[in-house]
Amino acid sequence: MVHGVAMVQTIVERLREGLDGFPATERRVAHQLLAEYPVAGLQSATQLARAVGVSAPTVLRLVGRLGFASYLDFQRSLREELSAQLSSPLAKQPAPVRKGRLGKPKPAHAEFSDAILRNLQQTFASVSPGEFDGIVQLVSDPRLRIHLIGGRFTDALAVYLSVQLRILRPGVSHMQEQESNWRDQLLDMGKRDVLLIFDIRRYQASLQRLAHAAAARQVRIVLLTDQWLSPIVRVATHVLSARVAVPSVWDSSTALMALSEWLLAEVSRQGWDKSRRRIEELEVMLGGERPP
Amino acid sequence: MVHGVAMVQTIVERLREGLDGFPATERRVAHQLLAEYPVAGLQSATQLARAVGVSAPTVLRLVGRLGFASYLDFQRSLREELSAQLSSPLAKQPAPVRKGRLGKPKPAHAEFSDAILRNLQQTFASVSPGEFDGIVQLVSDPRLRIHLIGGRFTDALAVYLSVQLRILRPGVSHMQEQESNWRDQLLDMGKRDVLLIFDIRRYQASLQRLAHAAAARQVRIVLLTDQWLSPIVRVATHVLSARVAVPSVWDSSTALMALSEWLLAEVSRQGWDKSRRRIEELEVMLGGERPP
DNA sequence: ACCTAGTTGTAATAATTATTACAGCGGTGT
DNA sequence: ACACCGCTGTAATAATTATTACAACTAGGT
Repeated sequence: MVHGVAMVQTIVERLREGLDGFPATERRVAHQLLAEYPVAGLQSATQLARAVGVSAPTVLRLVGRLGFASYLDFQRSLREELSAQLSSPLAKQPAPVRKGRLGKPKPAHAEFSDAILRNLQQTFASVSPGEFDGIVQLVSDPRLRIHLIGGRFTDALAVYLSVQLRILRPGVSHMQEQESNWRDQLLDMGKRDVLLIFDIRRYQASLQRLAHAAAARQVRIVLLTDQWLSPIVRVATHVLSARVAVPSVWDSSTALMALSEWLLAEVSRQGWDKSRRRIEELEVMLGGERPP
Repeated sequence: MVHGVAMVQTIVERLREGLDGFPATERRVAHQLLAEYPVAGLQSATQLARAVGVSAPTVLRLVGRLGFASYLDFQRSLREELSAQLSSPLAKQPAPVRKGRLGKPKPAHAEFSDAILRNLQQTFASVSPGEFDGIVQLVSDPRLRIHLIGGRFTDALAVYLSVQLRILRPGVSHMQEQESNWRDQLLDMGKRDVLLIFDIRRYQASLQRLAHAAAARQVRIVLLTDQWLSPIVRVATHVLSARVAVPSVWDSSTALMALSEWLLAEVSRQGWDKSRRRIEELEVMLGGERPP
């Protein structure tokens, strides 16, 4: 869901469609609107009228005919369309050329963001559709229980994913990082359980122990790791790898998060009717806090 | 445009460049202008002011500072830029209507990753170096205490950031999401505290309450939000906004995570010698698990 | 502690704009 | 030829908006 606006028809469409039916003068306005779209409609009605050589009321009558309650209504719709259109293609922002400004610590800017972008690109490019689909199926299956856990840093991702997954489906739990804590949870696990593990360098031995123990119990293991692959691959049934290298003290988990969100998007698409009902119930329960 | 208007500098450039020099309130307006560019500037000054929570004259003072003779002048320039930008690269049609649902679930692939990539690109492009630097300074200052918190989903980010920040410097704490829990923490907070909040749609009222309470105690507030800006901007001393829209049930926090990691990278660069010693000590303490 | 410069909101004013009512105009059909 | 209907501009009104002046407040500097 991008914008909540239920737009039955775009303004251009309405203009094109009605063109022949419009009276002559109003048609001149419509033409200008189309020719100089959308800028022409963003100025005041008076200015627009003057530009085309008609009276202001003519402009207003046209927008009324298009189905708008007022000129301001019309402009608001125009802006919304524009904003939707601009956010889709990345044409915008003529790439702020960054030049040396008396030796500031500036170069880091491009350096870091470039690395992140490259990572994401390569990560997405390297995902095998089949592998990904398999994971989506697994995670979408309501008969299975999903357990999530991550390493020192990546456990935040496990939390992030579990919080949202829990809304989409039942049987989702986040495992405690403490080794002593998951011992008992492990006892109850079997064929109908899925363990989703985040593990990037430096790979944690405790996670590996967990993975092995789970594998021994027939638990299916989904591994999200870095490009060098955690040793857990050996017992994993599904693996997704992400690029993590950036100019920083630590590796970046951004690409992993992107994969997680993609997974969420697909899972929710998969069982949409079921998820939807769950979401609605939750909304009601929570009393849905709304922005002012 | 046919007008002989010599445009020495694009409006985005002027906004970016000046950002650091602007007074706090005007900077909020500038932020909105950049985040929702160019649509934000196409509404009336009064509406824009209301949207950001400042007075109309503040908006006008900003455009005056940017070198425009009047608000209408400013809008005219905006429209001209927009028209130039729209006419050159793509005469693209309104919206790529996606049909054919019987086929494979493949189109989603490019769709999702493209959106994520675009978001990151735009997010990084829209960060003002000065603003970012200010946050780095704040978070690097060892005399201050840093408290982090996030919303329903984004709290995982707060955790992620805090876990790593805690390694770099002392005085880092993650606040509990429960409102009752942070009440007492708030009592001890004052001028020497920094509250870093993640808040994206749908903005949580509880976070807003926290922010206001903290602001009343002179706590400096760093806000990481989406392009539509959480209402917390009004009490925030520093703001970073990220693009979050993706074709999914929920918004994406990936760009926010990228910003967080960038922040971490810079903070560690900043006080490298201090951080380094801390890291080494920790490594020893933990007995550093190593890959095989 | 005082002064100064700079920032911000409030309130009043001025300008612009949208909107409405009305009257003229031209074509069409009877 | 007449009446009717839809189109159009003019002029008046209402609403909104930009703009200005002013006063309260803040922070920095001496």
